[in-house]
Order: sequence, then C-alpha cells, then structure tokens
Amino acid sequence: MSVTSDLIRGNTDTIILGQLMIRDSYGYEINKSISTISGGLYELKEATLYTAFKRLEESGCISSYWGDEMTGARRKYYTITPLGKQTYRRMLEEWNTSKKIIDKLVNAASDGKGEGL
Amino acid sequence: MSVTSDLIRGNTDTIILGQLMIRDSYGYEINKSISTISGGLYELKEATLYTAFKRLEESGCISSYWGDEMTGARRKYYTITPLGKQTYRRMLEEWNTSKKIIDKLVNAASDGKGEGL
DNA sequence: ATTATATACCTCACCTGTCAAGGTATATAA
DNA sequence: TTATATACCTTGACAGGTGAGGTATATAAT
Repeated sequence: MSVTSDLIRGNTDTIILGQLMIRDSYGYEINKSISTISGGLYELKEATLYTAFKRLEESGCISSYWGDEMTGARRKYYTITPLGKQTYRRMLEEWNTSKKIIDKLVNAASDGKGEGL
Repeated sequence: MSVTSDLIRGNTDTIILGQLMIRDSYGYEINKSISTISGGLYELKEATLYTAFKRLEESGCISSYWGDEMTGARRKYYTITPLGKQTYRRMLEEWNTSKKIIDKLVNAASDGKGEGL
C-alpha cells in the first residue's frame, strides 16, 4: 500500500461503483480486485469497505442479496442500481475535472512560473 | 466551487507549499491565487487554510513573519523551509502515482472490460 | 455619520470518512 | 489441532474540512 488514504478519499465510492458496473460482486472480491488493479499499491481497509457499502446502499446506489453458495463462507452480493450508474458517471466526471484542477494547483510553481499570484 | 472537498483533501498542503515555492505569500493572497488558478472552480475555506498553516508550521514545513505594511490590514507572510521543499517534492510524486492508480481504479469498467475481477 | 465592501487575521464545535482492533463463521492445508 | 484463506460485521478514536462566529483596518457609497 503506497497510496495515501487522503488522496484516495472521495474516490472510494466511485471505485466500488466502478467495479459493480462490470458485474455484481461481493466485498471480499471487490477488495481483491482493487488490490490487483492497483498492482498491489492500494487496498481498502475492511472497515472502510463495509462503511462504504452501507453508505451506498442507504443512498440507493446499490442493493444487496445473499449468494446461494452451498459451501464456504456466505457472500453478500451487491448490484448497482440505475441511480448508482448515474451517480458513477457523475463522479467520474467530477474526478476528471478535479484531477485537472489539482494538477494545475500543485504544479503552479512549475507552469509559467507563478501566474495567478 | 465545483470541486468536491474530499477530492482535494490530501492535496491542500501540497497546493499551499506549491504556492510558497514561487515566493513568500500570505493567507489571503494564496487563497485568491488558488481561486484564480482553478478558474474560480475551487477555493479553500478560511478555516481550512489557517488550519493548514498551523499544521505546516508545526511540522516545520513553513515559517512565518509579520509584514511591515504601514497601511491596511496586517499580513502574516509564510516562507517554505528546506524541509517544506523536500516535502512538497515528495507529495507531488505521491500525487502523480496516486492519480494514475485512481484513474485505473475508477475506470476499471471501461479499460479491458474487467481485468482484475 | 453610517453602511457596505474589500482586505486580512483567527478560533471553536461539529461532521464525515478512515482505520486499528476486535468479533463471528466456514473450509482446507499443514 | 493449528494455521491460513475466505467472508462478513461493529465500535471507538482520529484527522481534516467547514459553518459560524469573532477582530481589525481602509475605502467607497449612501
């Protein structure tokens, strides 16, 4: 884990919704996927993950159902709702906008040497 | 202000240090610069700004002195320290790394259609 | 004179998201 | 029987952001 939480913060919900855009999934699997996709550089803490599920379900972005596994630990699957898809797309746009602005702001000292001051 | 605080969070200190890399400055001016650079899409809340100054000064990244204005409101100027410059460069690297990872994570549904799951 | 606006600083209480630490349960490998 | 992997969940503490409030100087408008 080399990515600071404070830099990921605000993207947690988008990341989870993004995974559910692919297909229904459950907590443990989503977290493994995040770890894999990030090349092992990031993974959500379990408490953060389940807090996010609760938040997303309460806001109507996802819904859940128990899997019918006949063996192993039970799994709680999540589905993204239409509201969730809409929210995901909005958050993705927000990220792209913010990314550009943050880039400008943190690099102010390098581009053009100080416009704005 | 169209940028979500949670997306900026974690970059606040980097942004402030970035401004001080250009030249010594004071709170009010830094905030105006941020607003200008972001095209009016973002500005720090005053409470956030002054909390950040306190945090950065306590950690030795910046130091301060009172301006010698003979008119108008007094200004408290901040200088970036060698530790601050080092911290700034490290945080900039962290942002660049995180940015790529977050991009991968939030766009997982679009690139390659689901690798990692 | 008074009000409004701009500049310029600061603090406190509250909110939200993260997370360490703890817990429960099933299945398999050592 | 112990360890590891899978799989879920909660609680209390913590840190950063922020609304709301305060102080003070200077100028422009009423």
